[in-house]
Amino acid sequence: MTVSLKDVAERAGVSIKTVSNVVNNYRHVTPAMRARVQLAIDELGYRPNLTARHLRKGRTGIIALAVPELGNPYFAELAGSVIDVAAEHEYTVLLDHTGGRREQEVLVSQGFRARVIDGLILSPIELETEDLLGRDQDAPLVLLGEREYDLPYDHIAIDNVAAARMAVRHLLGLGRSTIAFLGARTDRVNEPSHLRLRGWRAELKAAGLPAPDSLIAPTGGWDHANGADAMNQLLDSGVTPDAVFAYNDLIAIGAMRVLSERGLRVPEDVAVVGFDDITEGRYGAVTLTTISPDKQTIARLAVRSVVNRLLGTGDPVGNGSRELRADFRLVERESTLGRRQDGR
Amino acid sequence: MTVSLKDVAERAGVSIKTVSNVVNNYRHVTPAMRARVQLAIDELGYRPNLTARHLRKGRTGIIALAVPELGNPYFAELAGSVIDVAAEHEYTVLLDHTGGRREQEVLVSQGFRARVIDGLILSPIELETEDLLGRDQDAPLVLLGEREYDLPYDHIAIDNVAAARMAVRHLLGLGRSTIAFLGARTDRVNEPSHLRLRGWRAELKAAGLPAPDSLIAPTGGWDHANGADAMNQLLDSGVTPDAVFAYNDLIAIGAMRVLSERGLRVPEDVAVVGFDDITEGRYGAVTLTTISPDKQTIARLAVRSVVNRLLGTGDPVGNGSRELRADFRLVERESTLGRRQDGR
DNA sequence: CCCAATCTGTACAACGTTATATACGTTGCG
DNA sequence: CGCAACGTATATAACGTTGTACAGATTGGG
Repeated sequence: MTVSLKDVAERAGVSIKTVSNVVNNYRHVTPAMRARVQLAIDELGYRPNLTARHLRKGRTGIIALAVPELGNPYFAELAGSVIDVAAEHEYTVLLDHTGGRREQEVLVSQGFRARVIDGLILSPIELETEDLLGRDQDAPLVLLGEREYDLPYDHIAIDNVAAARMAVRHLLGLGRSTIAFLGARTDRVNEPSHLRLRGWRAELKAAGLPAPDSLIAPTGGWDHANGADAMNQLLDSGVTPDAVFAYNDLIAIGAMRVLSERGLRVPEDVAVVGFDDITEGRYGAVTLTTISPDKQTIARLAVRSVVNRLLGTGDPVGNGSRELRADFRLVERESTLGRRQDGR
Repeated sequence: MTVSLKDVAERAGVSIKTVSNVVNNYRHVTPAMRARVQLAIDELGYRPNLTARHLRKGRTGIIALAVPELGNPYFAELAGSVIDVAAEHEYTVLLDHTGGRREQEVLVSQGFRARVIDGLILSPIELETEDLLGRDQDAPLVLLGEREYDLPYDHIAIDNVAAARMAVRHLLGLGRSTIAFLGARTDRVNEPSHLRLRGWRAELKAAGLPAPDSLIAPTGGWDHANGADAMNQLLDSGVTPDAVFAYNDLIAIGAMRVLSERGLRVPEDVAVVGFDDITEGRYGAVTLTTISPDKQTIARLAVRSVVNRLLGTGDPVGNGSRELRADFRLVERESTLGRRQDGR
């Protein structure tokens, strides 16, 4: 059924290696020979067996991308970009999701979920430094996202503190002074590196405003429902902020829904800023002001980092870690500016 | 660096095959021998080379899932389910997206984008029957979604006509009579099998109502922006429906945004029904009534179909195609019922 | 106590590919 | 013209694993 180099070689009356040379565009093949072999290849419909090739070459041409949750459009959109960029480098992407659970993240980092990969791009949530210390995989690893590790792996992210500060500054500039933070993590013992929260604190402090814990609403997760819950809890606690900065867009949108249900207008009563710039935020009844990370660049840097380490190029240090920064910008929409009068 | 069966065998002082037997839980191995080999395995940290195993066994343990666009939450959520179900069967999922472009879909179906796979689950948009006739791949293929093909491949979908009829019936039951359809395809020469449009026509006819083309708004794609464009065009053409049935939720949400911009209230002036039941629809200012396909079942049926064909079981016919149906239901929310008074 | 049946472990070949070493022409140059 | 240098194709050996065939050890039944 499946046709191999051997079959093509027999048909063309040449050796196996010659066919291999033609397939791989090896330099020293006469045009006549190339044509003859190519004919046999076409006639038989030969297609190389990548498994065998990869066994021989020691590479599979597959890199894995592990994100917390595909249901979050930010990660789905990012995954799409990674797939496209990887394709440019002739790599295929194997996509996995961890649910943001530490156990799954460890399994993925150790290569247990997908063991046929050349490299790995991981966006961790709960993973700890110690989980990676014992990593014995030779496949290069690149880390994505907000968490900080002191480890010899490349890390790609935007400047989360600066981005958060920009978001809060925007709200301050609109005259808001009671700015809540939605989406702190509470399920961890040791305070995680929570850069966006840090940025919120720093900017409030710089403005001479208090940043009391009563303005911080923790969430158990990072989707609409968590944002709605957090908003309800905050309002139920008696606090009525005049602005909300959310950990991500889903939380922000969930919060906006609750605000609407409870008769509060956005942005007149409460202005809202999110984080991620997912498409969804551009089409609500009130479009969402948000921090827009450059996903294209993140995807590009991540894939390049893995590919370069695989090729052994572009990395003079050889083993050191690098902090690679992608750009971001603040996209101002109706949830802080209000709807324009022309309605369009 | 990487440790193979040979290394373990040398360390344990046994043959390679014996180590292989231990790794594979072969029956006839004495406990003593098993322990001895296992010790060597643990000491060296041996992990099987899956590439070699797959070459030998002729399978890779990877199935591909190709969807039009990961940015569409419906496909992202579906992909998440497929990954989980595949993991239960010890398969890993390689995710690809086609952009809904015929060319890409053909490449994927021929296995050119990812050539290391045992099977393929494809959700086509533009793919034609003839594109699959010449398929010479031995990897089993399963088709997902609305399109209909007369080909020896399993096809998994909900009953799109019945679902569309249920959606339209719901609107009729609310007293609406001018029901537009948003999201017809226009970019194809021969009228595609457009089951949801067919259901819309059928239900209107059954109610004795006209279904003029003026109520059908074509779109170039299937996301928010296309929905917004279509809604604008429809309204600009002078038609003001009292209800809209959209091809999917993204189109519906894009349309709702435009309705709001143009001062039309949902559902008082225009009721809206979508299709897919993506999470986004549950958290807008007006939550979206929609057809909810059973994604879990779709994922389960798709993976099972591929796996069964790979195992050569559960398929008495051997080569025949089957139509596998998943359930759906209508989820009634504010875009048709209005917001409840209590606000929660 | 012997022979057959079973259990346990091994040697070897194969999966399809590419790398290495080599053979055989052909050319170029002094 | 002779020899080096090069261009072209081939044979052989791997990559790491599992299946097949078999040899030696152990067991059981008569």
